[in-house]
Formats: sequence, C-alpha cells, structure tokens
Amino acid sequence: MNYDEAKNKFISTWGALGTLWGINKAMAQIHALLLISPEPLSMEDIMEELQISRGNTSMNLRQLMDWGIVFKENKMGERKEYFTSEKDVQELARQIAKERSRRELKPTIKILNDVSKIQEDGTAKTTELIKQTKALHEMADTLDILMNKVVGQDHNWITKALVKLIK
Amino acid sequence: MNYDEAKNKFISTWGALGTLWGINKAMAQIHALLLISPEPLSMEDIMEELQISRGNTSMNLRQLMDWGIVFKENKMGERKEYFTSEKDVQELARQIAKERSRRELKPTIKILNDVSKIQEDGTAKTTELIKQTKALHEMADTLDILMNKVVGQDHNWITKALVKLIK
DNA sequence: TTAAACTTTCAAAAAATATTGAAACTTAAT
DNA sequence: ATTAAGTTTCAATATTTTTTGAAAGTTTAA
Repeated sequence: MNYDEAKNKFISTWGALGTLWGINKAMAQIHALLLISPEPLSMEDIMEELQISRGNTSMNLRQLMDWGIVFKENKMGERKEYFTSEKDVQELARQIAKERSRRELKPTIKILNDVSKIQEDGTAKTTELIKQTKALHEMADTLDILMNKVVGQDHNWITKALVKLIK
Repeated sequence: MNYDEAKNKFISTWGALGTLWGINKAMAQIHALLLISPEPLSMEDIMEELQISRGNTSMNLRQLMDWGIVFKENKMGERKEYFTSEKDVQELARQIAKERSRRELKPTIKILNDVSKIQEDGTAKTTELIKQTKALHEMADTLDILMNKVVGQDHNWITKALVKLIK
C-alpha cells in the first residue's frame, strides 16, 4: 500500500465511521484530511482533495470549529484562511467527549430525571417506567462522569492504569 | 406530568437521541416502548402505540433482535408472537458495547493498523499519516478494551469504584 | 389440503439529510 | 469609494434513508 492508497483508505474509513455515528461524511472526511496533513490547508485545498463544493466545505468547517477540534489559521501576508485540526488524539477525544456530554448526555439526563419523578400510583406500568428511567438516569450519570473526568484526565494516566489492571 | 405524558416524553427523547447516534427513530422508539412495558407486546400493540406500519415494525424488531437486546416470547395457547426487551440496563449497555465493538471498532482498528504500517519514506506527509494513524490505533485499542471489559464486568464494581475515586 | 392467522419481504413513495452553486456579504488594499 | 479576493448563506437539487402496504411466505389447526 503506497501513500495515496493509505491516505484514501484512512479518509474514506473515517467518513464511513462518522456516518455510522451520526456525523456527516463530508465533515468526517474534512476532519480526517486535516488530521493527517502536516500543513494547514485552505478551503480550495480541501475542496480539491475531497471533491466537494465550496458551500459544503464552508459549512462543515464551521461545524468542526464549533466542536472545537478544527482551528482557523492565518499565514502572514496572505489573505486566505487556512485550517488545522487538533493533532493530539487524546485532546481530540477529550473535546469530543466534552461536547457530546454537553449537547446530548446532559439534556437527556435532565429528562430522565423529570420522567423518573412522576407520581407513583401503584400500577405496574407506572412502577416500571419509574424503575427503568431511574436505572437509565443512574447509568447516564456515571457515563457522564467518566466522559468528563477519565477521558479528560491529565495525560490520561487513569485510563492506562485501568487498562493494565483489567486487560 | 402524568403517566402518559411521561411515557411519551421518554419514548420521543429516546428516539431523538438514537437519531443523533445513527440509530433510526422507529428502532429506538420500539426499544424504549418495550423497555418500560411490564408485559411483552405484540406487533399490533407496537404498531398501534407508535403509529407505524407493519413492515417497519417487523424490520426494526428484527434488527433489535440482531443486536441481542430484544427477544421473542410466546404466550401459551397463542399463535401471536410477543416481544420483550432486555430489562437490566447494565446488561443492555454490555450488549450494545459488545456489538458496537464487533461491528465498528474492531474493523476500524484493523484498517488503522494496516494504514499505519505503510513504508516510511521520509516525507512529512507520510510521517504524519503514520504518526496519527498509530495514535488513533492505540486509542481505539484502549477504547475497545474498556468497552468489552469495564462495561461487561460482573455487577460493574470497577466502574463504581472508579467513579467514587475521581468524582 | 385448505384455510385462517400471522409474519416477512421488497418495490415504490415519502421524508430527511446532504450538497451544490451562485448571489450576497465581508474585508483589505489601492 | 472602488475593486478584488475571499467567505458565507440559502433556495434549489440530489442523494440517502426510512417508511409504507400489499403480495408472498409461513405455520398451525381443522
């Protein structure tokens, strides 16, 4: 496998995996491209490389910046904008975990909490709803802590220790 | 909030969350419904409750069974098939983690490994591709171990201890 | 073996999502 | 103030995904 084959394989794999996790293909591919690019890339570079339109590129770059994993960069003396990705995969994971917690997990936890607090009335269906939403609430809470603390820990020593412990 | 409001809120939240994670709405909602139902439900019950077609119900139930989180049940003397969900959320998480590892993580790890093994040629772009895919490979490996071991641990004592430790 | 009860399949339709491209907008230099 | 270089927006279009519903299939009982 030569460089170009490997690069294409990586970019398309990343795109496919993204799709599976609810992230659109263009967004995942732009991210993959920036992640392995030693130099910042311009919008033109990205459009050219991935064969996507200007509008698509612009919108998805914005989203990646909203996620805090892609940054604008300016080359001195140049008007054009360049883009780089967060290169440290540990930091990348931390950022994604933090954002998914904020956008998805925390709101869900809130709703599970509300639902689990309805008035018990002794019927089987109410009992079951309360029981299950309580259990999910507790699990989501644990997951939230893990996502924000473990992944975000300094140099990730806890994770490493843990893996050694149970491997 | 009364029972029906709470039930609807739970089902629609679960559906929306599923969508965000690449799981279709009907599938997530069927699962939510079964999760809080004290009794097994027939296909008719599900169609009625969620207002979806027979074909849709049938296909999504099959997928849920493929994931190993919904089961067929037969009531004695009845021809109709009934369905229940795994009710233990710990076991549910274990099963989902196991399946996502098998279907998505393991194949990705394989490809990251292949890509990271290309011949170094001293160019910056090759060096970067190798470095980044190696880093992702290592991280995916760790995640895979955590998903299969930690979540699957007997009664989840490790997770609980860990959460106490770092909360 | 026939028929009734029920489930699955799958082509067509609908809905949701992603993409394009050109006009509108912004910024900086002359 | 004008223009040129570049970016963003968004209505229209294309693509993908989901859903429907009816025909085909299966199973059980008479």
